[in-house]
Amino acid sequence: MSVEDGIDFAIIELFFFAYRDFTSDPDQMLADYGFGRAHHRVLHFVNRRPGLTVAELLDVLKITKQSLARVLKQLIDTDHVVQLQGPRDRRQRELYPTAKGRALALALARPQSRRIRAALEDSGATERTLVERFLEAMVNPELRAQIDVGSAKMSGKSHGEH
Amino acid sequence: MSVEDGIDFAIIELFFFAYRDFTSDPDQMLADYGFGRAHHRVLHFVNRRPGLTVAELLDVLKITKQSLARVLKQLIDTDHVVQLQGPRDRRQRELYPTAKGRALALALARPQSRRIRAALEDSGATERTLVERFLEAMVNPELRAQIDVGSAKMSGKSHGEH
DNA sequence: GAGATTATGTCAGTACTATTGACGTAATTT
DNA sequence: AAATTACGTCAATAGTACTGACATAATCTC
Repeated sequence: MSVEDGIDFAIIELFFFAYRDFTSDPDQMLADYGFGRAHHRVLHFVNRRPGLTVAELLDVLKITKQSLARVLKQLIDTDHVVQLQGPRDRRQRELYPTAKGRALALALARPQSRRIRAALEDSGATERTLVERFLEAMVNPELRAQIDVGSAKMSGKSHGEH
Repeated sequence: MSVEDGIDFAIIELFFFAYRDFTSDPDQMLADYGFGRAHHRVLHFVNRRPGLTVAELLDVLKITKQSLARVLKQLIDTDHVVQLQGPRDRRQRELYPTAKGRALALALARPQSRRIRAALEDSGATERTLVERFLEAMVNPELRAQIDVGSAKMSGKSHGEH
């Protein structure tokens, strides 16, 4: 059962290898832009949830605002992300990807998506759902609400260029 | 199908959340020792493959020897790992966990294993195998040989105290 | 309206993990 | 004897993260 001392070393190790390789393709591409994995994460979530505020982004990423600052500033300076004053609350900054930002987010996601497709290649919808359910169950329960499982909720925002 | 632009954003995002939370429990415990995630990885593989050489460890972790040096030195200084001169080739250093090292490796793996068990709780052997196969398929093909899938191969080495 | 709170930004210092490049030593191979 | 290998170490740098402190503008509360 690949278990010693009652510990599931097999999946623990597989998870490490799988995640490392999963992030390796975008990591290499990011180097060309002078970006790192942190930029990828920010860009990913801004692209996925256009119009989210800085506070919301911090809550999703679970990092401090000081950590976000550098990365977000670089993404703004390089015209990948724009900030708009919040319509309801003018203290807030809503974050949107630019066309350039969306293109990069897509380019970074492409090899990851390809890898997933290859890993599921002989699998049907059942297997796919099972993997999704497993991954979701690995997330801390109190955070599962943050996850978009189905098609992305575009939050009814404009989604256009800014 | 939770796919936009042909990109599997759902699993990409789930994988990020899942891995982050998966590593969070040992990360917290490691802080008590003044250790980081790098120490966990080294200790894990030394524990899993007792007697592996420094070069083999570098090859598994895919880091440079300079990166390994600090971490390994600390694990040796704190009596979690010992080095033995290679029996065949005296230039080599075989790495073994001490009892203390094995205890820590086990303690760090416990919450991770618990999380996996919980995630698979209503699943049978089929689902487990499927998740294992998915994770393995996510790993770069040329590296799959390094992975111990079944019960750990203890490499025929003593496995005792050193 | 005054004061408290909130959202965001920024400065300073520190820690951890990783890198490249260079050099040294002992052991093995050719 | 010379080249190569396994390992260790020194130095400099980068990327991501942290805590703590302070500033500003906007909103909320009394």
